[in-house]
Amino acid sequence: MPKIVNADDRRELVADAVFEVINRQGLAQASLRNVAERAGLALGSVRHYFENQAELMEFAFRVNSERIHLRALDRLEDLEQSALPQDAGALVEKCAVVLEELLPLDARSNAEAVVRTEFMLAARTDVGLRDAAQDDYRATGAVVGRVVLQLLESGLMAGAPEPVDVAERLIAVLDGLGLRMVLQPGWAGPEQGRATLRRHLRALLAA
Amino acid sequence: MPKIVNADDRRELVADAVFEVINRQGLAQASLRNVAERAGLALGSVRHYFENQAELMEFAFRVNSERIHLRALDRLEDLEQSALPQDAGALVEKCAVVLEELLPLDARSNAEAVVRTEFMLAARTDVGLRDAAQDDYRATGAVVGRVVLQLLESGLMAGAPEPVDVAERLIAVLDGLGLRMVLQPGWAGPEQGRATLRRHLRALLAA
DNA sequence: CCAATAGTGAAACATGTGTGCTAAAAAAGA
DNA sequence: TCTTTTTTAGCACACATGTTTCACTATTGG
Repeated sequence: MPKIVNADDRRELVADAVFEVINRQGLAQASLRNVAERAGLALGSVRHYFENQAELMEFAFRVNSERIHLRALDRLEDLEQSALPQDAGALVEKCAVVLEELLPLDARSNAEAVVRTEFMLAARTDVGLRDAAQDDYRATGAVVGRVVLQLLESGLMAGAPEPVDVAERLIAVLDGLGLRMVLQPGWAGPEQGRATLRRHLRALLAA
Repeated sequence: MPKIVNADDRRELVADAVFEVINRQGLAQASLRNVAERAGLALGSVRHYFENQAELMEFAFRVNSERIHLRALDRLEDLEQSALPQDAGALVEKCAVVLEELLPLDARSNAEAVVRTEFMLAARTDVGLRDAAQDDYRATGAVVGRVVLQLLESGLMAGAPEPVDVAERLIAVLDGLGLRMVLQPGWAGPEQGRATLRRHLRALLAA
């Protein structure tokens, strides 16, 4: 038997090269040759692990989505395990910690957000990416939905707002905040993102 | 003297072709050849009006941004001219009418939003588009800022929130809502967008 | 040691791209 | 009609891309 290289590890390594290229030069420059060069592999090697460019792109898309949402889900379980705080401020903080995982607050999550945005937009016209985009949407919807559920169960929310409406607005804030932090990192920094998220959560409770 | 063709009109015609290509196939497919074909012109003709592909792209970007913001500014002046309503509901409605111009609510504005998003994302790595993106950001910031000013002047806002913070959240909601309506038109329809925008405005006044 | 085979590397092909250059066409003045 | 100048059209070159194909390497089980 020949050299044994864990194929899955190798595929993730190539995916990481895809992420780097996208972050530096954009998705349009994520050609097989550019990716191979950044990964330190030959073009033939990359093609050994991925039949198509399309297969590589969908794989990279899904890996990126999973990394983001798995982190958020980890935090979410912490939130759901612990007792719901009776204090509004503490509740905001606990929810913010979960939702912060969906914002580009450091270099790593910023890179992930860039990749996610590029793929999402590409999926609009690329049928090969459509399913992956759909799954990504569902994943963030699930995270936000469960956070909203916690907010409602806490009994700290004034009035009786429709859960769907609350989630809708919260998703919009997260998406818009993330987009702006990606496109205008100088104008919308991490502190600003954290603060705006918390302000919105606080407003949700007060309303 | 030869055939007189209004050069500016011609350039806008080509820009319109750029928009159509981007909407159907994405910015990556907006090559000079594809654009020329959709415009019903020869490659040489397009190149006669634009030195570079870069020049064409920046021009199209700026035309698109202007169309969006000019409409919003029109509505904004209506708002600023008229007397401020003393009723919260009426104020929300008046502001919503302005901000709606920044959302993809019909086919035309949807196309514009798609083009805007593609260019904004491309500007992240394309230095030739950076200035145009900067100008676009400033323009929407100005519109939103002036709406927030109206909200504050009305005296209907509870508490004394920082104008910048209010604007920040409002921009985030608009960006996020617009992005989602572009990427998932089936899930986030026009009615939903309108409703969510109004809900957010109402929450701003109540807070 | 050896042979089977996953992994690597390189060359070639067809296609699409931006751009430079050149020539035809067309229209408005003389 | 002729001339001038814009506008259009087309060719050609260099380059980048995805994909195919084939040979080569190196490792590991026997």
